[in-house]
Amino acid sequence: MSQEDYMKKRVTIYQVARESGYSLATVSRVINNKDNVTEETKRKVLETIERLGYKPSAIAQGLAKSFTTNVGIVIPSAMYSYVANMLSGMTDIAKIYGYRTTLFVTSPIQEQASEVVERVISSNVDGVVIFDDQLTEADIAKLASYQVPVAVIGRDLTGENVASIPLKYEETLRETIRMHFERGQEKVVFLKMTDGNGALMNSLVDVAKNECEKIGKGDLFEVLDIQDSYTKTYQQFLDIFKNRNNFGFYISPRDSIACGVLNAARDSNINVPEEVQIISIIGTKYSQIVRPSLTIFDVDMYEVGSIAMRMLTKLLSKSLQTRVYPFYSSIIERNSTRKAK
Amino acid sequence: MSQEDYMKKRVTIYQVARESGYSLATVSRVINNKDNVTEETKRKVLETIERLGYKPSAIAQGLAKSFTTNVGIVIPSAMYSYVANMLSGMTDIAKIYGYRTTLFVTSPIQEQASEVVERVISSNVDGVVIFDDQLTEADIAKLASYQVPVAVIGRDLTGENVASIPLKYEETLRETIRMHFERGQEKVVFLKMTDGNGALMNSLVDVAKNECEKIGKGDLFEVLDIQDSYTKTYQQFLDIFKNRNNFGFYISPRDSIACGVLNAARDSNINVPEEVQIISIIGTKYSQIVRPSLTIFDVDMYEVGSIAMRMLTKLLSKSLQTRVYPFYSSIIERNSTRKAK
DNA sequence: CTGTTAGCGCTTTCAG
DNA sequence: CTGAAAGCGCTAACAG
Repeated sequence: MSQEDYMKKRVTIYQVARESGYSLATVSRVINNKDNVTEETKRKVLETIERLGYKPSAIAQGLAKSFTTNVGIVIPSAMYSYVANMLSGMTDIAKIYGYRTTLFVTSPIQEQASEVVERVISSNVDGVVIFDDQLTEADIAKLASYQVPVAVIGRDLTGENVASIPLKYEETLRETIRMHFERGQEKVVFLKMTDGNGALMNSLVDVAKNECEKIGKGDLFEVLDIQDSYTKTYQQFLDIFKNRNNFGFYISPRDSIACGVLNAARDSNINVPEEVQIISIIGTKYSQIVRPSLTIFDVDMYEVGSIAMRMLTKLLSKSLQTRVYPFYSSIIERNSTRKAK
Repeated sequence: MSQEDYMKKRVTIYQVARESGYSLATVSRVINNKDNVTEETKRKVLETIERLGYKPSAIAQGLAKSFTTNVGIVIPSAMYSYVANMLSGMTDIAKIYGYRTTLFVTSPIQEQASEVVERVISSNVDGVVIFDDQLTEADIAKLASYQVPVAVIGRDLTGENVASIPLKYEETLRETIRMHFERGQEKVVFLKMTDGNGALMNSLVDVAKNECEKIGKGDLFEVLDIQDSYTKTYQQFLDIFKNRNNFGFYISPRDSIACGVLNAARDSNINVPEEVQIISIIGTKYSQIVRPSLTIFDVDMYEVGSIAMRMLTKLLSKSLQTRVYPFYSSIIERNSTRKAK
């Protein structure tokens, strides 16, 4: 860059206009790549833009155009690795479509979580993709009512300005339970996080319970409260396994948690999968790395994130066809569960 | 919310002014909590704001005030778990200070990575924290020259508008190597990622090499190219360990990579740490979960992220005292390395 | 093809 | 304590 590098104030379109000898409008046209400008003019303007080191102010553009090429992303504050994967998917796609991404992080406390809606609304994003179980449907409706198009992950929702990507674990979960009882009779224990892990997991607890009852194994179903931490779960299970009992089929919401169980079993000399079996609903790299490797319900979170963002961009350009795009999980059988005979 | 929920256009300050019977200026004052407003007036204005569901436009505010309460965060596209931790640290602090966060993700390709600078400049963020080895010092200087305050992680830099958080692994690395050769004579192998993992790791390779040479073990130092992937590293090492040779002391840039080596060793029936030792420079939860647990250089990335963001906010409020805040790594000895006698 | 002129929604002197 | 009016930097008719 030129000597303007040490300028004290950012150069505006006015100065470019003055220096280049053209009008505001013309400069604006070349900035926006309108075609009604002579090559010659364009060249000259571009040259002085370069010379002055001018960069358009997105904020002024936003105000004038009434859109910002800015999309919001709402995620929970705890950045689990699957959230990170999803985030990658979203940002990658956003970048491709030329959107900046504003990250809104919700608080773990329900009441405070809803505040994010206010922040999103006044942030002037063109749209938002939401992955956050804490938010209520009313929150989402509110966004939509403020003309903020929304893509929601993990729910089945529709409406003007709303697209959704439901995550379907139910069927896989039911099948898993059925298959378990075909092979064995150990109790099924659903690990449930005490701090509101939100709607999705809670509904899954019910699904599991109902399925057990349906096949007459209601008495073999348990819910166990755990903390949202690998270390704490590990300690807890060290204790649980101390007397080499409490064997069963454990269902964990996340693989990092499942790793706690797995390692506790191992360190208590308990054989996985012969004595204890574990499956995790959400699986990330942890599930591959840990030994024995972990059976998981497979949903590619990167993919989910990128689809969500893509749907949002379509929503923004009014070209979205299907407004609901469910992801069905499949099961990836690894070594923490017993194989079928 | 009221019946305005289904309004088709966002309400502006004008309407609030009209409806409340006050002027723009007064409404603006109450929005901004200026004290020169009667309680009475304030109450009334607030009431109509509530009634109309008015939310100020951050973008218009930004234009008028010439700052946006928006900070940028620049991170590499591959969201490793330590990046995710850092990101959490940054967003948590940003939120506390009332900043929105715009996420800029750099491309893995060097030339394209620098483009992020342009995007940041025209995005009108008030400042930016950068964690990206791809960016050059010139890139950072450019940001600073455009009056964008910068906090850089992982480098030792200063300047007007610049703060930095160098990550000091050198000394720990030297010490590790020294201690290794006091206990054994196996070769030291530095795992180096082929795709530019950037300046930091490259400089660490040199540090390791120099240290080995310094203590007369230059011939026992090797660099091994690896790919940036757990699975690929695992495969590669399965091959390397096939004949139960190539024992040594491996230094990995990241724990997910180290897990590849660890699992390959284990699955090749090689004893860790007796036959092969592994240490990782960056450590996350993987290092705790994997068995044997992994010795790492400890730097709390969440902490790094939050300090960086805090420094940026201080920079923005012109109240930053110390502009360089180095983080020194310490070693967390676990079971992938042999203990001292 | 280019220039003039209103805004976009809000803040901020400056008067009163 | 409150209001009028001039911008913030840029875009978008509307003329020419």
